[in-house]
Amino acid sequence: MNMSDTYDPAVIEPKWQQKWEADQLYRSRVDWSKPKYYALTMLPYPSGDLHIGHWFAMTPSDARARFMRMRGYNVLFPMGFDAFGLPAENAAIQRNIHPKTWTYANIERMRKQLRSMGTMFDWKREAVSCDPAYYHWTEWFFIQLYKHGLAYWGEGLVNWSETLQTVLANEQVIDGKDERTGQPVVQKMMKQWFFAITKYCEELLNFEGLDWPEPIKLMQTNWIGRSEGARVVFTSEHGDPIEVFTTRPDTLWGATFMVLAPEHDLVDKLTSDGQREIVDAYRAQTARATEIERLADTREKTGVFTGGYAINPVNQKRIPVWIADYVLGSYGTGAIMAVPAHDERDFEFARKYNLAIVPVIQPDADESIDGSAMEIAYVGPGVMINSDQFNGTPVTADKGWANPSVNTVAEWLAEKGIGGKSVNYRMRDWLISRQRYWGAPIPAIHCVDGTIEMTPDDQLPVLLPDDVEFMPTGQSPLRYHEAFQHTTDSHGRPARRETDTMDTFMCSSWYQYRYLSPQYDKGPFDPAEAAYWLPVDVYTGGAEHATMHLLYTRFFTKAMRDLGMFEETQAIMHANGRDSKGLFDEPMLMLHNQGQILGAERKGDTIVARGRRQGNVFVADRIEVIDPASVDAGVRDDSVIGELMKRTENVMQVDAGGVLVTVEAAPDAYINIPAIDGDNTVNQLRHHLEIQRMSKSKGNVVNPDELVDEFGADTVRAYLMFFAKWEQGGPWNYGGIKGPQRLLQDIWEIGRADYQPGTVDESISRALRRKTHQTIRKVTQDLDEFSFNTAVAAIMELRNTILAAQKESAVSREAWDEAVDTMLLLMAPISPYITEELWARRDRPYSIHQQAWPVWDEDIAREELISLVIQINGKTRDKIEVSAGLDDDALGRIALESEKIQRILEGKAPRKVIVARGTLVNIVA
RNA sequence: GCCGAAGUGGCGGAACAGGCAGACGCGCACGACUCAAAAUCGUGUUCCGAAAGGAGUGUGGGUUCGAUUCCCACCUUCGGCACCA
Repeated sequence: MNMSDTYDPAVIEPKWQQKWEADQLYRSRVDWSKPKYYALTMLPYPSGDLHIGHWFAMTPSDARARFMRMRGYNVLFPMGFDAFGLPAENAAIQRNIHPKTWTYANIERMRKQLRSMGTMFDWKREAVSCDPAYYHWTEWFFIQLYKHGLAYWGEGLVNWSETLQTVLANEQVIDGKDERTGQPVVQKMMKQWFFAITKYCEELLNFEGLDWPEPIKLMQTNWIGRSEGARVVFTSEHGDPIEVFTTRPDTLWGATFMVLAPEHDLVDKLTSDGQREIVDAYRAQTARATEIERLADTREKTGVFTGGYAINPVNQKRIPVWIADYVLGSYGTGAIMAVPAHDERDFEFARKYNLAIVPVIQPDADESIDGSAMEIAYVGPGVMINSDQFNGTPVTADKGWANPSVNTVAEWLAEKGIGGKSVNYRMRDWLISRQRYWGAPIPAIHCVDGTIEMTPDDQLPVLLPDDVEFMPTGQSPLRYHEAFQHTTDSHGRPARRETDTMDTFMCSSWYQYRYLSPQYDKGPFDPAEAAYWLPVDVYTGGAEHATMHLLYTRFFTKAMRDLGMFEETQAIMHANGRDSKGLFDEPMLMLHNQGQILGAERKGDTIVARGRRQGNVFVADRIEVIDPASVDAGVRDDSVIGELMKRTENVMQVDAGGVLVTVEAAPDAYINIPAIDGDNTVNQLRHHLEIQRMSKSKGNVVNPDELVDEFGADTVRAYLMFFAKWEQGGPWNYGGIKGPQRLLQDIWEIGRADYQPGTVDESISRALRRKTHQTIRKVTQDLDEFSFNTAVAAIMELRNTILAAQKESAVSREAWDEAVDTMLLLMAPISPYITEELWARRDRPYSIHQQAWPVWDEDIAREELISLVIQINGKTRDKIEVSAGLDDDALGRIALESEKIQRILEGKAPRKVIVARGTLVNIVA
């Protein structure tokens, strides 16, 4: 053996990283002679540092991509940055760094960290969404969508801060207040840009051909929220039509009042003079309603009578019209018919305001219900009553038109010309306007006459100006950047450029296409690349993007298809003999979600605080950290003892034996933490951490760089794949890393061992070969289905077998070499550096990552002996080694001959003997 | 409240076309090596029991020769939605 022979990842990892880079080992090039595989993992936001969660998401995805490559696919596995967004702007305001500087510095740092991971990313295909070369096409897409009626300028509700005079993102609003200033936030209507994603509702509900997790499909289905029902046109006393949507047209005869959303257009006209004052007051109050009020659990329904009436078109009854904020202006028509007898919300409202309740469905024909005596609305099945010619029509529990009563009435409404079948969706159009600087500019121009024009293609991209100044108010600097706003329209008239920028979900809706050709300047992507690589074969990422990103990107692809953006791509596919049918309906064919790594639970320090009680707080002038075992927690007159649960500056919550006590450290308090030398401060006291998401503010982020320094990337990768089920994730714990660390250590020793066979025993050689081939089968199947933890476990088993064989020296050289080479090949996707190093040391051809994946031989993998399990009444009583492949009769005979079994049976004849799977006999006694 | 996922040793987790529960690993215990420690190696490790044996996959019931796996009811945790007419 040569050179330094201890396993030193700090030496071999950079060495191979450089060699692979120099050899362009991971360049993916179009090659029509090979099958392609586009593996994609969600791109990160460049927040500054990669945390362990990124590693958990990316390294198993990388292992799977490497595995596919060894199986003969031409694999594309790109990486980039979702680089626009709010944190960059916050950094600008708080630390006076330009968002661009901040973002690119972070990207630079993260690139280095990503490289240390040992991933097969093709860096020539890196895309950064805040590069003008990228957002040029984001803008171009916007114009295309606009031209085809899929983007429009309309009214939308925003979070508006009166104090800051700016719009806030949902995540900046906590409990109805601005997270930074604590000032209240109101809902306000503003002109905004939207994408008409709702035009695709129906198609987005169809998941045919998608290998996606069921829960994700279900979440999207619920999010879209399709409901079948009917439109019905009521008429106001003035003769104005008031259209409503209802899922229960069969309850029309029970509509005893109507409710409009406070912002409904007809409210003014309907309101009588006598009611005007309270209606106006109610509308003003609703407009002021903050998130806090809208989300309060105890919300009781409120509303006021307009003084106006409407006519129910099915029975000409005159019914009062109310307004109430439980009716949403943004869903359906913003107006409902209220059927208190059969709708819980209407029932609650009717009881509160003493409105009539008329039942029109009863559970069965004989059992009548009395409206005035009802205690809850009846929403179950039954038959229609009080409904003229429809009396007796059965009502089932089915939803929508599948319910005969709903279907019959809806069809009748259409015949009568007062309504008809209708479908409504919960999902709204996608609001993409952001009143922010750090985003892709919306390339619209507002003309003096109020019309809107798009920036001509040859003037794209509309560049974000660099010379901007950030006001502490949070208002977008584009709003007061004269040079940016000032432009001319197509008639040469002065015009104003749109200052809103696009939602960053827009950038990530099409990044999978930009990766194909990030430098391409004739379009968003190069059709020659797209024809080969599209669509994405597997997409991996967090399930938290189930309803936003994953719906948006599906919409985007469908819109691109309908706008003809794939036509050239399709032509090239055909020229290369590839059938393009259905390839542009969905962006990603297969989806796999990994779970989240959560912060580990941590005990807080146990402290003794001495001082005195002042009102509700305990003021301490002396705080010491002590051993929890040494004292009893509790509260005394002059001291509080317990675990530190929470701390904000010098105010602490202490769990004093089940009672939470607020302890405030006096300004000059003496702090003593024995574990930390020198003078101590309150800031050094450790508080309790729950198991929860990692975040910088909670102080529970695990930095992978330190782990890599200590163990090497290979071990960290193997551990991340081994430590939890990938789909599930879990609380981070670093103790178990010893297992994979020993595995790599053993692989190192085995890989460079100079094996000398002693007396070769054929059956022992065969046993090793059997294990080798069984492991190939197991690891292949596991990696195929993303079961990384069991794949690593199988390799550990093979390692155990090899170590045992090495000790005995009884296996042939051929069997040894096959086992060792196989182990390295199987391990290569998981730990790429160490396997490459050992492969080279064993004089195998470079590179291990370009070798063919091993194939198992069923004959070699087959067991020669099996352990026959013998049960009596389902209870295992004996196990016997028998040769494999015996028929059921023989197995049954062997089982009955067993001494143990005979003893238990005591000569009694078994009632029945069942042989299962050739490995188990159950005797029914 | 509604929808979804999941409950298995001290811990992470294996095994589900119904067929040996606890693979693999961590930890722990004992032993070897060492002046000692770390590392390493060996043995053991679901619980009760000295053993024979018994109990055991969140709880209670059911189907079955046989249930962690299927069915019913309930409890707990996590995720999503939450006046959607």
